[in-house]
Amino acid sequence: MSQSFRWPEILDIARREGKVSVEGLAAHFGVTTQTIRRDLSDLADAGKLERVHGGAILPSSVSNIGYEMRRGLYAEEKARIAAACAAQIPDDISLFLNIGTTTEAVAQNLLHHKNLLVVTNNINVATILAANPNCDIILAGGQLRRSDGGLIGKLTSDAVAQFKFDLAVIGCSAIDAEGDMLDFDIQEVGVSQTIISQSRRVFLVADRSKFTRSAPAKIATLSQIDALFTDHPLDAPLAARCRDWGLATHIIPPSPTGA
Amino acid sequence: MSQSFRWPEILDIARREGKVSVEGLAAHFGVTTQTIRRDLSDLADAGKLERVHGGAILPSSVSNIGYEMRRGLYAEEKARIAAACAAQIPDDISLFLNIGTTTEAVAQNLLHHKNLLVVTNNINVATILAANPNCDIILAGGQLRRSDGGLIGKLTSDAVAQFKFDLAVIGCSAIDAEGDMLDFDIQEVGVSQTIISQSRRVFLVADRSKFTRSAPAKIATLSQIDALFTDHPLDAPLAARCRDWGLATHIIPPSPTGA
DNA sequence: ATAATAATCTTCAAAATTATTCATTTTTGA
DNA sequence: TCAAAAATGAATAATTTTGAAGATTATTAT
Repeated sequence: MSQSFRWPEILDIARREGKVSVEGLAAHFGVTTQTIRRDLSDLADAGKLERVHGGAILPSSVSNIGYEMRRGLYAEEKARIAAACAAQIPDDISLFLNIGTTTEAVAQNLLHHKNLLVVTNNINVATILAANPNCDIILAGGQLRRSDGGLIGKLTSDAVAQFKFDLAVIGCSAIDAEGDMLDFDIQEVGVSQTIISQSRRVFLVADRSKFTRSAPAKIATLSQIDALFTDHPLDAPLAARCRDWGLATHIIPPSPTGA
Repeated sequence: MSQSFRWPEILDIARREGKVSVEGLAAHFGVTTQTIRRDLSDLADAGKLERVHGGAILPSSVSNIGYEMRRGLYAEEKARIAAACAAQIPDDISLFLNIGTTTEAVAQNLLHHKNLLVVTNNINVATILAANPNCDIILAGGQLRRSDGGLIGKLTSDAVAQFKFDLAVIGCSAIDAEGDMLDFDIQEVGVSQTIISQSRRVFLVADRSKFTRSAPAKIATLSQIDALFTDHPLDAPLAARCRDWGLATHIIPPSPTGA
């Protein structure tokens, strides 16, 4: 069982980036793709990585498998929604991003924005945006929710209450037919309500699945929101309500050739 | 077994770079590759290194401590200090861990503790301890410092001030001959002082390099600390002061074969 | 669906690294 | 000083790693 020089560094990169590509590693180490492929199969045999076409990813660990799976659901829709939402976010503002896989995708699309003051209660958003040197990042404190890296509770609400945001981008667990935004966790609801009250404008990002689910706790109604970004047209009654409320609804359909 | 004068330097380079090459070491010491190969075989037999084609890397046990941490010097010393410190931390307490690679190593050693309430201003500590299902994690909010994932500023101090800790484990950038703990960032100093004032007991973890460096801002004196964990005996005058202060100093020397 | 493209697997020769052996030099202890 | 022991360097053979070419498989586009 022989190891290679490259193994530790490959694992380093994989843990940092979440994934590695055969081409990228070959360029990085100055060897051919064959050699990298051999390394990756060895590491995969050793259980350190999981092989995929074109590279490798971190093996799915038991602790965060639920979240990673959820992150994969409607991944393409989320990416489109996030890109459209980020395009509406100007430079030079104070911005809040809350918990949710879609808001994380928005953060990913803000890496080239300039002079942002970003406040978040999502530990993943903070680590994603750390790669953007042109923004200040403030993490609202609070109790860590392992399942998704969210920070919740009174400490979080108190921290959020100390700010006033030009814009907040929020997600929610469900939206019902009356146009109420719902969530599972009562503590997260409190934080979301504080966010809305402290923000001059609020964007809601929600993929289509949110409209067919339900959750017990009410955050707010869509009338309190300025713009909605989703991937599927709303039912006629709800769409009418939104028009009455003056809500700007951005429908970003999935890829035209989609199944 | 007789050890060559090259061994310590080879290990030093290995810890700094994460790896050593036969060719590089041969050029560095002005000996043939054969001689270096013999050195590396001996070091591998002693378990200090792991042999690979063309050189050697740190053994996986050390490199597994934490991928980012390995970049720093004295990784092995930090791991030992952290293990000794964690052994003194009981279950069922409220605990603060602040910024620093050594405190991150302590977090790594707390993964099997039970029923802890851990508060931290270190984003890495939070993600490390998220793997321990038997503890609550609270992240103190604040401005994110990209260089090390630390959270600092007024928001952090305010959050810390809302707690009372059974124990705090802290690090610092430097300790001078008078026994003053020093740091580079004035904002971090404010947080550290709040931590000390809110804690019933305080442990300081500091590898030997901290005693030969300096920094501009004073956090506190060692007299305010309950226990010090380090890897090298203190100079006689400082050791005497610590005795007078009743400070418990735990010296954890590196492995016998290393020094 | 099918074709086109990209990635992977297989095999083999070339290159690099290593182990082994032995002669030479250096160190050590009487 | 000498002789024994250890370390080093050099030469060879054995092993491992690497890159390249072609066949195979997976992915993407039409």
